[in-house]
Amino acid sequence: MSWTDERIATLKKLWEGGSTASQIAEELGGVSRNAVIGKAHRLGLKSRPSPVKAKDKKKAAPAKKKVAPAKPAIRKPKAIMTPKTAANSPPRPPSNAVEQAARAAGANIPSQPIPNKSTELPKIVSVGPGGFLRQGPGDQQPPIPPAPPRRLVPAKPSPEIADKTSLLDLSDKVCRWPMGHPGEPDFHFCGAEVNPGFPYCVEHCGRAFQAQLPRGARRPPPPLPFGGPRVR
DNA sequence: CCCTGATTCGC
DNA sequence: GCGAATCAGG
Repeated sequence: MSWTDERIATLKKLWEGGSTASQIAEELGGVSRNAVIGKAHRLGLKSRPSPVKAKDKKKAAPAKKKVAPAKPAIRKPKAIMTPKTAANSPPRPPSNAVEQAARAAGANIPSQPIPNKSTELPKIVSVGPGGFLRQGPGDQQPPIPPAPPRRLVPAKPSPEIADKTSLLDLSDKVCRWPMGHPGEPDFHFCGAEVNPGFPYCVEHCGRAFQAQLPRGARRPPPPLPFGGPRVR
């Protein structure tokens, strides 16, 4: 995966928007958290509230010692998404989903309140739909946010799953073959009538259960479930 | 343990 | 330039 202008732009936006490197990596896809951080630093944008950075009293002599890794060959593939894990743990729990959405919409929300000498200025109480900022009842005077250009495109909860088979629609009678990528708005299941005795319909049974052919007589492997590796 | 970002350094 | 390995704090 290479760093196209688009991906770099996304990286910048999310990084400056306060998303964590992990979230950015997940959003971009095909890159690791380390890759995101490395790229961010190379781009010059760095320094965000870091756990390991808050040591600054006078001096710090971080004697870095690095020995050549004798065996750089071992690279852990890192866990891949299975239907089960995907279904049970959505990529991004909605702990601060609203704020996330607001950031995605281009709202400028400082990660930390800007220190103010005298009394507090408008306190942001919450983030409304579209990314506008709600304020307290007493201090909604200055129209702080100058209405940033926004487009709520990726609004995750989409009305996409209208007549699609969702996780909750699964039963012993419908095909459980996953369609699309877990976690994405249009992710659903095949839903066709199952091949009796199997969890999939006839067509997907043909994909799931391949007869073992003699060596040399094998056909190229069929597309994987989930539409194959994620490409963005 | 998990998470985070920072840094190093082989490729 | 890239990113895995590693470090180090929360």
